[in-house]
Amino acid sequence: MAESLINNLPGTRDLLPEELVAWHVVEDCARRIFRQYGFLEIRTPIIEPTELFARGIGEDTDIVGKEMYTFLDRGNRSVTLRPEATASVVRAYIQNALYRGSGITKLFYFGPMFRYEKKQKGRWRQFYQAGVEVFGPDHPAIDAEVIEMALRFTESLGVEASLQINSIGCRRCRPPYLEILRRRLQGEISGLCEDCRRRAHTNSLRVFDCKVETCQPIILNLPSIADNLCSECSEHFSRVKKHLDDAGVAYETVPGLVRGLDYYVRTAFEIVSRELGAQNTIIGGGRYDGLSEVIGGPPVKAIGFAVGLDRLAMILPEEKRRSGVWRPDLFIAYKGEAAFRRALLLARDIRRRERSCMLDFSDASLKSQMRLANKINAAHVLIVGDDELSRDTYTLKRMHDSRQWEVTPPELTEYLASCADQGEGQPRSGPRRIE
RNA sequence: GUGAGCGUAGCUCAGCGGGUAGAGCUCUGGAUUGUGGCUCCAGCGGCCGGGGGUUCAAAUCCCCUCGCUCACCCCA
Repeated sequence: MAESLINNLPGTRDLLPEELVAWHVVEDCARRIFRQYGFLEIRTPIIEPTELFARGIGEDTDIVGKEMYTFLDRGNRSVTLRPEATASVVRAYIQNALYRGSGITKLFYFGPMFRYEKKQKGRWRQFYQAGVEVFGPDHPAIDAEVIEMALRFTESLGVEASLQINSIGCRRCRPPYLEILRRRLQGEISGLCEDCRRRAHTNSLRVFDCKVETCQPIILNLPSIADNLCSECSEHFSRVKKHLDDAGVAYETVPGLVRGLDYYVRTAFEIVSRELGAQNTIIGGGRYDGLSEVIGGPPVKAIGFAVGLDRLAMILPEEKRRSGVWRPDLFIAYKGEAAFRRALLLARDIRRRERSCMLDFSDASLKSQMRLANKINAAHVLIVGDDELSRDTYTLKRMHDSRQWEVTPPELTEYLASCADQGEGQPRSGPRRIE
């Protein structure tokens, strides 16, 4: 079906109503928890000058080197679809002088990001992230708070995930460490696999990620960055861990955890799931104290993380997903022209009373209207026909137990008011899996 | 960018030692003149991804192409 205009671009996709149920559960949960910690929403453009990302994320990163959607606009400016949001949020923070005021600014965002990569499980060219950024403090406790919040988020979604943390030092202590590491790898080069030999030069820290058996003994003996931090970074890292311990947060210290963006310093962390494929990172984040200055702003301490919404929606447990399924309170089935007109008036009235209702417009038989009501999982069906019209009543049927009875208009109003919030999270009475 | 696998009905797939397409689900209607889910019956629905070649004959064999998927790299 490689035809014409009826095809989306590779790596993009339509999110259909059924799939979006899981997304809404995830998004609602994120907003709820972010607010508990005092985060406020910010929305920035999804398109920015290329230079913002190139400088902010780092010219040598994969993202900037080969994954950006970059093009010239009609004004001959080089612009880029954002590959991530942190650089934009920092830009907005500086541009709008949000640093004036209290010493701490907490922001969160939601939105699409774009990276020109080959599609894979859990990876798209247009994908969605939520994220948070804290500007101001660099106290270890705020690092721990942010990490703890991320974990609480995945936990309350019922998603199984584990936390990995590391400190990758600062501009002062990282370069000397990398030098030491490179030299050691050079000495062991003959024992390394082909990939690792390449990594030894290009991205030494990645050697830690190698899964090749023969590399393991060498990797285990490599100096870790955590043991080569400057005293300030070392102190910071151990205090972050102490705060995590105090909070009862379980974590694994992973020496090879480095993150792919240049701006990270000190605390780096990831939350990973076993339920995904090769792309198993659900949340990634860390501290980025120098980013503001890199893009021309004042010195700003900052830490944050990004959540992969696509991946979370993908592994959301079924019971959580089910809790977000919507159903109309009422379906109005009618027979005859007079009843149809009555149904329209009634629908208007019901909606004004904050109840949801639907009806059929195809002049279908009562039977097929009932089928439709069942298919859309309506909680009740209201039947309006000649009998009812002549008596000025309706027949109200409760779908889950098939009980039905006659009601007067005021009784209907009262009944609907009494079953408040029945619209969501109720067990389905309709077509169910039978197991 | 590299490698592997796969493209047949709206969906999931069978058919692939050539002989002018099949199942399940979905959908529509009926069995039940005004009543859903279950069951039964019937029906709708396919240039078998596209192009070329071999052959009397190709969904089936060969070549090219496009698309999808997974993996490497890297990341959410």
